[in-house]
Amino acid sequence: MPYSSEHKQKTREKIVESARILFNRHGFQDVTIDMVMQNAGLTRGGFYNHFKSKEALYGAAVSSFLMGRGAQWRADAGVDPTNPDPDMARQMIAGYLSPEHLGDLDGQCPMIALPSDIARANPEVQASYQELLEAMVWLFESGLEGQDDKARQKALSMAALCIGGMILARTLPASALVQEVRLAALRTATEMAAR
Amino acid sequence: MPYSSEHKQKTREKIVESARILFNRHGFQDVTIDMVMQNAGLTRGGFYNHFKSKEALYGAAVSSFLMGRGAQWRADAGVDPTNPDPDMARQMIAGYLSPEHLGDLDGQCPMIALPSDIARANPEVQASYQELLEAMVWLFESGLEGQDDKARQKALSMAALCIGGMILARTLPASALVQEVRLAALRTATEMAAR
DNA sequence: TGTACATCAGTGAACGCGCGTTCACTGATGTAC
DNA sequence: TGTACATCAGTGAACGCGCGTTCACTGATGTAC
Repeated sequence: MPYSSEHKQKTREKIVESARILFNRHGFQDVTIDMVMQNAGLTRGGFYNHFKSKEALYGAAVSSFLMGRGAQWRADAGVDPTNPDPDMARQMIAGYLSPEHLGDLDGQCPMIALPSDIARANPEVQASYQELLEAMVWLFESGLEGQDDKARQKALSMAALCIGGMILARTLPASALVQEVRLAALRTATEMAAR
Repeated sequence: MPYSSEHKQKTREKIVESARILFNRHGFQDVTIDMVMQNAGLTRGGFYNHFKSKEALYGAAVSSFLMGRGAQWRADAGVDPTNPDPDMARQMIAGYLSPEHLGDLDGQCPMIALPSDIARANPEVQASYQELLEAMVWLFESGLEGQDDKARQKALSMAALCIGGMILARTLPASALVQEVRLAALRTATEMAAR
């Protein structure tokens, strides 16, 4: 068989990476197959050697974030389950709600960039989204000691606060309110991680 | 001039109402002019007697929610500014994070239904979004007594928590986690309103 | 009051562009001998 | 080792559908006389 066995795999990864960035910036629908392939240094027709349809790309793109930063979250959460480390959660919050993350249209978390796109996508895409959320919640929960029910409620609320705050900041028109929302969420979430 | 002067206005409102519901359910892009007009009991061609383009509908649809429930929030927030009423905020939170609101695909708040759509829309649409958010924040802030900076941070965080929690619940695939997230946000937000 | 007229909201056929998808072809690369 | 061959990843032109938008027309209704 011509082309080494990993050659196709590599190309596929280039396509997914290209798609992830473009989707983050423009949403699923405004990105054309042509844009994805061109951005990956390929041409339109080859796309269907790798994917059955455009929709099949959505899940792959969300998963690709999951394999990167999402995997890191899970790793951090599992560091030492018997010894909760609130600092881990605090660092993660600081990064997630940082001005850098807010400005990083290409690399941002898809839960911020694509909420309604994913809500309307097929269940496989939503399953990737759920895994990503769970990774975040695990990290938060692992940083909180004790009384299970309360800790779980708190961890889920912290996730909603971080993601919600960033979505608001991203959606508002440019004005002082953008940073005000981001900062309020950052402070409140940090307080919740400490207590 | 034929047709009473309010006749056109009424028709326009029918179109906007039809659009608001369809947008909430399907997002901006998946809704066609034909769907909007048919749902309003009209035919395709007439649309351009009322709007310059499809995009011009987006802002009108978001504003129409603002005129309804958003106006109610603002009215509630202004009831008696010298006498903060945490109960008002608590009721609003209970309604916003209720299972009914979560299931109300047609009537739900556009901040939940359309976050990424609005983030990619033109600044007028985003301005309507900002007004809506401010109405909610005012209501929360008016229910909290005192120390301005902290109250403001708390009100903004409560809004991020409510909206974020509902977006997560809406985006997750069907599973127990949906209600778990909603309930966690509901409890935490209620606690924040009380203290 | 009744009739002719003017206006313009609403109709529905048609246009044309964009984009997802298909397809016949090319050419790079691994394998057989 | 070198050459012919087979495979299949990648190319780019073409197809066709859907949808935003346009346009010539219709007909309901207010106004003028």
